[in-house]
Order: sequence, then C-alpha cells, then structure tokens
Amino acid sequence: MTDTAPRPTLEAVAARAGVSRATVSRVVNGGDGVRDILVERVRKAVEELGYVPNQAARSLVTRRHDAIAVVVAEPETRVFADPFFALQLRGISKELTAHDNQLVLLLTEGRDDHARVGRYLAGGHVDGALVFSLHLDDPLPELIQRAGVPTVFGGRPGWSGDRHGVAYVDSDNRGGARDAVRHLVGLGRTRIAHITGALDQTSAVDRLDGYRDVMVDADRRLIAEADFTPAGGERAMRELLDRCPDVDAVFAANDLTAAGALRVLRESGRRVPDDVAVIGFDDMLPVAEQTDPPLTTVRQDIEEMGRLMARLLLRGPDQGTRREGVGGTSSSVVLPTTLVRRASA
Amino acid sequence: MTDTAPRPTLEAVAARAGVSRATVSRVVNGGDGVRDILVERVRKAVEELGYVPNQAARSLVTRRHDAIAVVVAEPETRVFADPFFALQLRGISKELTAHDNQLVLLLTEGRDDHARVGRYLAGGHVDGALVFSLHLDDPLPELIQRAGVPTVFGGRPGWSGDRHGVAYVDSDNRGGARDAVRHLVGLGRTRIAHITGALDQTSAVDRLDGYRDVMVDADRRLIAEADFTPAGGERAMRELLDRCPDVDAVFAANDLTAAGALRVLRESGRRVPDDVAVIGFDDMLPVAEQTDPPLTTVRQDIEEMGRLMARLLLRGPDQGTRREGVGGTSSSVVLPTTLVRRASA
DNA sequence: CTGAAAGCGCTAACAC
DNA sequence: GTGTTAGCGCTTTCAG
Repeated sequence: MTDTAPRPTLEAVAARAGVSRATVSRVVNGGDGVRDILVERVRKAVEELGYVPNQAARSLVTRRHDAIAVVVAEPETRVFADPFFALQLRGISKELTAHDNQLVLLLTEGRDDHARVGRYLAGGHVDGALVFSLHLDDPLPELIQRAGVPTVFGGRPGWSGDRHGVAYVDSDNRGGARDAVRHLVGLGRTRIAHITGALDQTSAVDRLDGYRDVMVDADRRLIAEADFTPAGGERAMRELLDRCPDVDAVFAANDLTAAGALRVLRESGRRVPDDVAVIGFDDMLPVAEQTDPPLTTVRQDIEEMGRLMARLLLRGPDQGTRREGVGGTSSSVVLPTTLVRRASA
Repeated sequence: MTDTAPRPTLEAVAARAGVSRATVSRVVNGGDGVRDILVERVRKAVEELGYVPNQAARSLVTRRHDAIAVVVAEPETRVFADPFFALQLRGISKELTAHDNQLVLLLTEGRDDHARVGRYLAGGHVDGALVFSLHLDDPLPELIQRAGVPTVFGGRPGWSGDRHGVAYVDSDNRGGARDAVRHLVGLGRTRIAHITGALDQTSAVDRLDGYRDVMVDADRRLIAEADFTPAGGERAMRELLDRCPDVDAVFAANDLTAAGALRVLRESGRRVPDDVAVIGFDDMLPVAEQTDPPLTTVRQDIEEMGRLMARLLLRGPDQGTRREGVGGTSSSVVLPTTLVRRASA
C-alpha cells in the first residue's frame, strides 16, 4: 500500500542536469526565466529519470492541492437509479481535468457521514467543493459554509433565508415546466394535471411553480404529490384519475414519474396521447425513449451543468459580476431547458 | 482557491497542552503509550484549537496517502446510461470510508487521457487503484501495471495471455447465463436464442459462453450479436425473427438489450412470455421493472462488487491465498448471481 | 538568470 | 513514557 520504487527527486534531476534544485523547480513549473539551454537539459533529465513531482511536498509549501471535492448527499437510492449523477460527474471531470485538478468524491449515506465530510472539508485537503444538496433540510450546506471552503452547489440550495452570495448552477426548472404546460395548452388540453416531485427538493418546487405560472387558477385537485419515482407516479396517477376522470393531460415532475403514470393510464384504458397527453422532465434517455409511447419531455443539459459548476469554482469567487462586498459575489448560473417532442404529447 | 484561515499546527497544540510535538502526534495517531492525563490534555487542546492534521505534511513523511484512485474508462456513453457505475462507486465509497481512505475519481474519455491517468498513477499520489477495464484492447491495464500501483480490476480483464496474479472482482457471468438458459429450458422452450453484448468485453463473452454451455449444439443462427444497447437489441431481435421465426425464447446479454427485444417482439405480434420468453441480465431496476411485461433477469450484486474491490485492494496484495512469489498472489473474487423471476419468462 | 538556504507540518528513530 | 532531532521533497525569497 506504500510506494514501491523510490522515485527520483528534484535533487536527482538537478544533479543529472548539472543545475540546482531551484532551476529544476522553475522548469518543471512553467520554466519562465530560465535559459533555453538549461531548460532543455532539465527536460532531458526529467525524461530520462522519469521524474514526477511529489504532490505532497509541493502542497506542503504551496498550500494548494489542485484537487476539489465533489460531495453527493445520497440518502436515497433514487439518485443512483438514474444517470443524472453520472452525467454531471462527467461534466465536472472534464472541466477539472482541463485545469489539472483532481476530483475527490465524497458520498454521504447518513448523519454520521456529514460530520466526516465536514471534517474533511475543513481539513484543507482540497481547494474547493462542488456540492449536490438534495433536500431542503440538508445540514450539509451549513457544515460546508462553516468549513470555509469555496463551494458551488448543484441545484439551487433550498435552505430557508438563502444565504448571501451562494454560488450554484441549476436548470431553469420553472421555465421548463412552463414550456411543458404551455405546450399542453397549445395542444388544446384544458384539464392539465401535475404530478409533483419530492417537494423537499427545490427542483420539484420550482417545477410546480412553473406549472402554476401557466395554470393560474387550476383546479387544486389536478395536482398530485409524488416523489420522482415510478411507483409514486403510478400512485399519483390513480389518485388523479379518481379525482378528475376528465383529465386530458399530465405534466410529470420527471421521466420516471411519467413512466409510472403512463402505465396506469394504459391500465385504465386511456390512450396516450389521444385521450391523455403526457410530458416528463429530464429527458433521461433510457427511460424517455423506452416508454410506450416515447415520452415528450423537458431536456436539461446535465453534463453542461457539471462543467459549469467546476468552471465557476475554479474561476474563484472573485470574478463574479457584482463587486466584492459583504457576502462576497459568486454569480450563479441557470441553464435553459428545451422541450423534446416525442409521441406522448 | 488556497487555504483561507491559517490552521493550527501540531506545534500549537503541543504548546497549549504543554507537551512536545511528538506526544501530540502520538495521541492524534492512536495514542498508545501516552499517559491518560496527557492524552486528555492533548485532546482538549486539539478540540479547543480545532486542530486538523495537515495531510500533505503527513504524506510527505509516511509516503502513504490514504487515498485510492478509481479509474473508469469511458469511451462510450453507454456506461453512463445505466446505474451500474454509480452503484459500484457507492460500494467502493462505503468500504473506503470505513477504512478512512479517500476516493479519487479518474474518468477517461480518450487516448490522451490514458497518458494522463498513467502519469497520475505513476506519480504516487494514491496508494492503489480500482480499475474498470471495459474493453479487450484497452491500453489502460498495461499502463497501470507499469505504474507499479497495487490494482484491483472490476470485471475480469480481458487482455490476451492474462498476466499472472491480476486481482479482479467479477460476477459469475457464465454461471448466471447458464442459469438463465436452463430456466428457459425448464420452461419447455427449445428454440432459445441469445442476443450477445459487445463482444470486446469479457462480460459479454462469458455470458455467451454460458449460453453455449447449455445449448451445446444450438443452431448458430440463434445467436445474434449486439452491443448492450436497446437499439442493438431491437436490431438483433429483428434478425433473429427473420432467420428463425420459430424462436420461442431469448436470453439477452443485459436488460437494456432485452427491453429492445421486447419491443420488437410486441411489434411483430408475439406475446411475451406465451409465444416467446425473454430473460435479461443485470436486474437494472429502472429498466427491468418498467418493461412490459416486467423482465425476468439475472441479478448481480453490483454494490457488493464495488465493496469487495476496495476490500481486496486495502487488504493488500500480500494476503492472498497463495504464497508470495513470482507475479505475486492477489486472489480474485467471482460473485454469484441469482435469477429474478418476473413476468417475461 | 541561477544557486543557496530556509522552511512548509509532520513522523519516527533515538535518547533521556 | 516523553522529548529531541533529523529529515520527507518541494518552493521561494534572497543573494550573487
């Protein structure tokens, strides 16, 4: 578990190149202000010896780590049941790699883990953190703020009294929801229902708000609460059918939920989209394309969200739009969504 | 991006507790051989100062990092389209956390990334690596071996001439496939087809072998090659229907493929399982439970695979079953699979 | 433009 | 048991 072969040090390279350690260091770190001849000699020595800088030693003096933590709160299995997380990670990874940063993944399962993560972040092991805060009452954001690590959140954090200058990247959930519902309206539907997501997550709340924006004085019975799962979607759809048999369209908070609704609709003998039009959210391919009929849905560019989070963090908190001041700056970003038309609406 | 507040050092704690740095160090690292009174005093000082050890300084001298790299080769989007990866990661994370190790995630997208990963691993930043080698011709394993980092592979690595003593964790793909096909046979089916996965991955090859184990002299036309995707499944199913209209069962290399096959079967007017029984592989819940009818499939415990990989790595290469010798030891593990019966077969 | 020297914060012998 | 001491490998003033 320890290093096997004793790796060459700066010293060794210096000796071989016939220069001082300082010079080698300079060359290794960008090599400005060193004569070309020496640069060449050092490069050669590095090559021959297979020298790789010792990051620990470097960090010790620079106090930087070129590493950022990605914290994923994972109380539910749900997030693992969809590729959301993986895609976001991919975007993050790409951006970090481009900036020579490492990605330290911190998965939390429960209360105990919060403390662990807090400690780790406070321990100054990383230069920043990317945090996915899934629930309104999540204690993590608080802990992290206290750890004093530059942070960007994935998805609008929902803690009460939004702190000043929290940086986050989110999809335009509300706008996307509006587009979906407007599309339904454009189809001539009048009894448009909404199956919500888990309302302790801002994305669910925002999508509900978007629905309400369009359906200003909608029948309250047209709103059924679910939790982003297929099972929840089925349950909600049954309720809906029960309360409002005349429903002619459903906007579900995500694709999984929509898939559940679809199934219940079919069972009940309704044809989609003829009798009831259905729209989902996410455009989670393996789900949206496989349903019967394929799902019309609101797409968000998940990978891009990840990339942006990383970019925002690496750029640092000082480059926001507003002037620095109380509470810092930290511009946040909200990405647009697009409606993807398939057969269900 | 740098540390903000100057954190207290061992020195500071020592001063406050009125002891030497060495004593504080001892207490911090397990505190054996220190008088209880002093332990107490040190603990208090640590608490009051909010002392957290500087990992860089520690690594510099111990040459350990308490960090392992997880390398995921990602040439295809496929892997991201299913929760496989996330589940495995979760298992790994749990085990590492339990042993106070950090998880450094390395995602590779293409050729350039290989070099980067190789350099990182060779750089001695981590104590070991967990590698998901997806394709037979993947250059990564080679690179990694050369880097001289203890490594455990996820899935049997497929490079020609299997090197001595490569540690890996895999599912019993072959056995699982056998179970599936036997189940089909038990159902009285005689024209049992197989839709393969991408045959440049050992899992696909092993599943095909399992099929052949049971269908010893099967009609060759009953085997159609696909690539683990739903689209591939559709294509293969069409071929199959074309070549052998009398097919009465299909064992697909994974659930996604099975889902595609299911769709084509329905289109063609076949009833499942009455006319054609279908079995998948993976038990990828969001897919297997959502198909119509729900999929009978071979389940593998993915999270456990991840956990085992980490355990194997942390335990070190010296504790294998065999004696140490040329090529080391490194016991590998193959996990059993179980058949999950749903409606499709 | 280059080298010498002083640590970064910690652990691990080795004395006491 | 506890303290003293010598680095781990690197960056970075500061001289030259």
